Amino acid sequence: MAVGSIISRLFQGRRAQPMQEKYAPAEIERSAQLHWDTTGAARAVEDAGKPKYYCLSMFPYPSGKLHMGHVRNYTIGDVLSRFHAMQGYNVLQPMGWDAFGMPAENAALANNVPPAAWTYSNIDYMRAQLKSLGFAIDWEREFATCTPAYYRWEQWLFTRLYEKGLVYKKLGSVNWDPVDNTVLANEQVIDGRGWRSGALIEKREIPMYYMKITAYAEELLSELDNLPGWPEQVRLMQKNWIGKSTGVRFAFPLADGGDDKLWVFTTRADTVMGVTFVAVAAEHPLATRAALNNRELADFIETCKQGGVAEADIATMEKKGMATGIYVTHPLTGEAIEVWVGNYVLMSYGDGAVMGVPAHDERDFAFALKYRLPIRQVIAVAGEPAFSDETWADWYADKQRGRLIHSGKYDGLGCEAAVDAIAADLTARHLGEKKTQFRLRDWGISRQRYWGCPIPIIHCPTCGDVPVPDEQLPVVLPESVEITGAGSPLAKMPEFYECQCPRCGGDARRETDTMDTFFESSWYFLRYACPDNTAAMVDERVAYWCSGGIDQYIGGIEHAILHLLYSRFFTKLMRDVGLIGDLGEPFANLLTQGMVVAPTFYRDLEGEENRGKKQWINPADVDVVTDERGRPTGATLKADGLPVIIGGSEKMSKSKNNGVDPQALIDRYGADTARLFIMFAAPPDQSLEWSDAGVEGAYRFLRRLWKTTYDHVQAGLVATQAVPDSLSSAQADLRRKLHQTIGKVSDDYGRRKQFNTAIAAVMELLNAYDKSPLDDAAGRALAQETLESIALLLFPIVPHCAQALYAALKPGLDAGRQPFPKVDPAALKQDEIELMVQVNGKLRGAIRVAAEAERASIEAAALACDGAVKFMEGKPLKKLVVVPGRLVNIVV
RNA sequence: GCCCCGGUGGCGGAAUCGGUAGACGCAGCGGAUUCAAAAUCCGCCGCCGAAAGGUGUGCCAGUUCGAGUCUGGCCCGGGGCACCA
Repeated sequence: MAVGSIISRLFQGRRAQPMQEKYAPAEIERSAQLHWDTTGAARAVEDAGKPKYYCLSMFPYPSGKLHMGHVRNYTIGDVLSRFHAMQGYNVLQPMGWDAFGMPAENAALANNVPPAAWTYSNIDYMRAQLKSLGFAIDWEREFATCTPAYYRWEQWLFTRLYEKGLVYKKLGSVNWDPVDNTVLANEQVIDGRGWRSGALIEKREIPMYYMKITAYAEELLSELDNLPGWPEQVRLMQKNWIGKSTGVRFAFPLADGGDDKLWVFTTRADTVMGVTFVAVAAEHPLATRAALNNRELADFIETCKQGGVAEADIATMEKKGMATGIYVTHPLTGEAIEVWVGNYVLMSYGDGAVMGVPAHDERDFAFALKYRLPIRQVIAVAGEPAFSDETWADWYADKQRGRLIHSGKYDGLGCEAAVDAIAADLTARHLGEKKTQFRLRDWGISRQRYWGCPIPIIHCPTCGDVPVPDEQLPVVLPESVEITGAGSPLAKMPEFYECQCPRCGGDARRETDTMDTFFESSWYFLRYACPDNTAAMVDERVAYWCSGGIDQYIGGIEHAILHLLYSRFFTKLMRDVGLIGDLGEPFANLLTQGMVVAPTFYRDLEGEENRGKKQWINPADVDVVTDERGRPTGATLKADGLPVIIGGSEKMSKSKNNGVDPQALIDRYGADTARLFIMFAAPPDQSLEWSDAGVEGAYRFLRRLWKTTYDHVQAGLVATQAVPDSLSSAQADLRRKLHQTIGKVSDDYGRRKQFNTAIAAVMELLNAYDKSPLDDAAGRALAQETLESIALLLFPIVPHCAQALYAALKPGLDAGRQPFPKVDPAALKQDEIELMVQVNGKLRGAIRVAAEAERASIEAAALACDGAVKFMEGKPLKKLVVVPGRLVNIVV
């Protein structure tokens, strides 16, 4: 006898007890989870005989405990996994830990716990929480990215890419805290100051390793068109991020002779004749050269380095500049053009220099007004008011209607023709050419932090940078370490960095920077296919689970650009290194879930030193006061009964003290209620408003469903199928509703991935069931059919409860192993349908007609109905619109 | 600042292809049951109006027989901006 069969008999024996009258979630959930564990229900085994369904949720950072966003994310994944398993797919739903990252170092600073110990204990706690939610996860594939068994393979890949030139070293800007002598993350820079020291932050250039993602820019862009399963908005965001633009890269020769040239890129070469200045970044070689004997300019360049490196800060700061005294020659007119240093020009974009055309670029216009630089109009649009060099008008940048003026031989040309003509002339003078440029920059992966994957490079005074040879991998991160918040801990550990050069054997120094933690999350989804392989990064099982892409990926919208782009990049890199075949895109279907938000409450703190500061109060400690219609009129603190201020809904966070701990919810109501409410409260891609009252409603529904099923079971199970012909008209209505609901729920789970409407449909069905006469034999059979179907329809969302309900209705059977209910087309037949009647687009009545009624008879019935007669007021008929199955619109 | 998304009753939301706006749930109100309460069950529930009816999907225009849905402009809220993950 097969093991599965023995277990199922044991299960049957254990389940033979009578159904409990009351819904008891704790007991039901314990028993169902034990059953799934012992039967290996969630184990995923490669099986060429079944279509595979790889359902992946973004793995969590082990921050301590689960938050509502996790519950939401993993419930969506579990619903899709369980639904597809019932549809006959071979499902893989894995889970792991994105375990490297800054919070572990912050915790070490705050609580004096080593990052490794903190991380592993968080993982243990969160794993237990995930298990208590009953997710059908194959736990045998679990891994944490902070273990050498995982990160050794990214070190290995790094050395391969280094040898291929896909990893290289160059200078990059970081936030430097001059007091703590350390590099800060963007989030650690608050209003231009270090979060701990309060020191003014400055930009500093340090050597870093870069991944050549720009070499894949074209492919990453064009492949977006092959992702019909992605939300349009995410594809658009990625497209804009990659930012392909065609333009002209050209040079201004330096006026003081020599062969030196200043290169710029522009998408508006039609305006080159309007250039009145050129601006370079503070780090540009020309700026450095000019500052050598210009004290004032040197000081200005220093001030440009104040503040952080985040693009949002740079884009919103005041635009400032200073002349360098250096002149370049206009490549077409020969005119002398002054070079300025601008704090808004970034060295990391293109050539670190931009041409200034104040008449036709809004930013240049403001800059020229501020520094009284010449403004030369070279584009005019017929019909627009005269050009003014006092105030900006959007038509100055109009590409479609503009014609060139004051541009010599180019006068009269449109934008496109002018770009072509000017590019051709620049090319003829060997001073430029048409070029495609990307906004996307190479990915800097060096981090001056401890809790990350060590970069496997050895710096040798004679051999230079040498990748760590395979036999010396992994470079293990020491787990016993002191975190001080000042400087990189690894750089203070000679036992880590002192080493021998693998090439010459001489004394050398190991790289002490670690990798960006996006590195781990860029390939973890491939490793789930073969987590036990100790001899290779990936193996042939990737081809089984990942061919055609991962079938469903689910995660927060906040990852729409970086994580998803890096993962797409890695899949192509690993293909080109020969590790995997051509999988195409890694994620065939993407669902981006919205955030979980909750109301906020606060009191203003008293005292001069606390001016403007707020004391945030947890929603659990507040009573909301409402008027007789339920409108909130105020709120009071439970502890003292005095008022607090209502602050509106915001993303659950520690800083606003508005987090709701899912554990309290699970402890009180059970996992199924938590899952049901979180899926019912909002569509998955929209933000979700937390509400305790709504949870109560979800719990009430499960209790009611339980009681309804219990009553039916008490009255005796029915083995026979409902016979359509023997049903009364009211019973036929219920059966139609049942099969409409089956169709609706299947479509919601499968195509629409919208679960709130699926739950609402089942609630409607249960309401209809309660109102239907089901006491005769035909009704009893229909009741059995309906309740069995409801248990299976809800199984993906509330699997513990549905498992128990189904077992009570079909003793010995396992809900999760049943096929998903199918629509019986015979049940959907309807003889008569209702059509709405409008007069001039306004609803005025309704008519009932035969389902197959001819247009002529529908028209006659509509014109004859009371509402139509009344509102037509005898006016002549102008037009008659009949929308089949919907409505009739009478236009008079 | 730039890119993307959203805005519908007291609240969360539904309306899937331009065709009955407010399904389903929460809150509220009225009733039944109960010694009482909890739980449960029944009914009402956008706004104005006695009713007839009018009006209503952030605001202003437009397209259409018909607009929550499409177009243009604006206001407000949220996500991302390359070292939070």
